[in-house]
Amino acid sequence: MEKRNQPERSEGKANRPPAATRPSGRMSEDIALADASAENKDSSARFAYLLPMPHGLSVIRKRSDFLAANRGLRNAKPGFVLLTRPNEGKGKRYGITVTKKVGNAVVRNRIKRRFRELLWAALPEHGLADHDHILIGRDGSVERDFAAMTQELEAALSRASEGKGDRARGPRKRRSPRA
RNA sequence: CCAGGGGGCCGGGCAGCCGCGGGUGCUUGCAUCCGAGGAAAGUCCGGGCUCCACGAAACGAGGGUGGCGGGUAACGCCCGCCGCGGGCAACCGUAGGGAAAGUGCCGCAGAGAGUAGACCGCCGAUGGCUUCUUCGGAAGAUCAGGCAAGGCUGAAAGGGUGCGGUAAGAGCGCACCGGGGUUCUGGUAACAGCGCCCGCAUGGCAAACCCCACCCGGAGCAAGGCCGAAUAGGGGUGGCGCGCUCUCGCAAGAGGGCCGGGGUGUUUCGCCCCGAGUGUAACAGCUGCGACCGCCCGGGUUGGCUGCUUGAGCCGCGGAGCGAUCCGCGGCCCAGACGAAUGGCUGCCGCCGCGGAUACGGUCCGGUUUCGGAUACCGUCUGCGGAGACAGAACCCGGCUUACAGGCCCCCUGGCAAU
RNA sequence: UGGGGUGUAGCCAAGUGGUAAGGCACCGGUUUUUGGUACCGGCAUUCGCAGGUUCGAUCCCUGCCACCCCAG
Repeated sequence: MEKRNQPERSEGKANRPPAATRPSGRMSEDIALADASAENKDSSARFAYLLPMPHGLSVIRKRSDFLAANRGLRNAKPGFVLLTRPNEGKGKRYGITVTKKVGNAVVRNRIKRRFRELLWAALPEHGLADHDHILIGRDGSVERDFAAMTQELEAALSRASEGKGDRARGPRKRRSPRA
């Protein structure tokens, strides 16, 4: 079974990249660059959710961004499918999609946790700058060995950085076959 | 020991490295504390909370509940008891009000299915018929007629069994059982018991319509509240403005040009609309419209904060009660996320299976304070392999239902054996 | 979160208290030289699952399961 450990904060924080500053709610100075139009502090607080996370990453939250990533590069591996797409200077962002088809809530949440662990480890070093990265869970995502998936993710990222991908899937087919 | 019944509980533990969400503290990047479940699930009931409606109402519609008593904030839940059914028993199941308020249904089969009926059958005492006659009557058939015991059909045939009775029969009479009514007794009650009365035609279905009693206003934390930049737009109000000119005409008015504003449209070119009405001698006043200016108000995109976790709370002790539960005292703080926090890696122990070692403990045999022997069945040690369920808080509680590897504890019943 | 609907043969489906229509498909046969057509016959016992009510349940009631749709 999994071990539930108390984290050792003192060492953990020492290993953190120095550039990663933690967002603490009301800090307005850090995010001034994120939203140039917001001069005063009251308004800037409303955009705190756009702050980068400790790894220099941020999370994709809008459905339209997920749909847009479908038109980017697609790299399928046994444990996941990786979508990558440039996002016009919004930094390295990631998102996770696991559909109900894969399993119940326990399985889906577990897949999301393992994917986050993978992304936090891989993206700061191998991630594509100013790209959205989306991992899609599939049937093998729970049982797949973690070390194997780590290598697969790095391989998929390097392929994506070379501009290569698997056959694009295109938009989902609707009834009207208009182009 | 075997078989079975009921209830309760756990549902991995410890540790290391790298990480995640939240609270608190300050020295703002550290410290410290906390961080999923018994079902968090299904969303089937009941509440809290918030807003809306309202007359703290009644009636109706619609829906729900349905033995009695109790518990509770409330319930369709729980506890106790009663009736009925099942089981040798422990115990289990039970939507369990009303069928002489009404309507409806009871297919097929069958004579007959709800105001019973007469196919086979039984009888034919009585009246008639035939034969015989010792003239008293007897026998026979069954025309009239009587009967519903037996057969048959069915889930169900209008109380059952037995005896008497009769021509044959029948609650026709009797006994017991069943049913209905009722006095009394016990019980808060459902109901139970005893006695008495009634020979007792009047089925089933209300999870068919329905009747009766009781309960229910609606919506849901995406409820609701606060904040909210610039630009654009909405409403109110005050100020300001509602034009110049030419032609025709007494005037009202009509037309053209210019100016301003708005709309349309492919830039130009163009097209459309507006630039007031009433009133007065003229102003004023009143009504209306409009660009602009001032002030005020409200809505709102993206979003932030709040609601948001201290609660019908948990633990312990004592008390009341058969129990559900309640009361008192003491202690504790125990998730608050929002594309959504528990993950990645590793070690040891524990669980299951197989194999090996050991006579140390249990077990068995002999002798009997201490001992000797047998045995790998159990323990012990050890190696390898395996299993590790169901399942993830989303405003919060009380229930119900459903899912669940493996394991633990308590009580009870029946049987066998021994004492 | 709230509301609604469906589940009957391989497929589409009717039936709504009395043992389950019909069509397509499939199988067998006849007709035809063969194929098609046509004709005849066959093809549902868990009517999604489990209980209950009833003499009797696809139908009524309760609880589950799966799928679909709508609103925010």
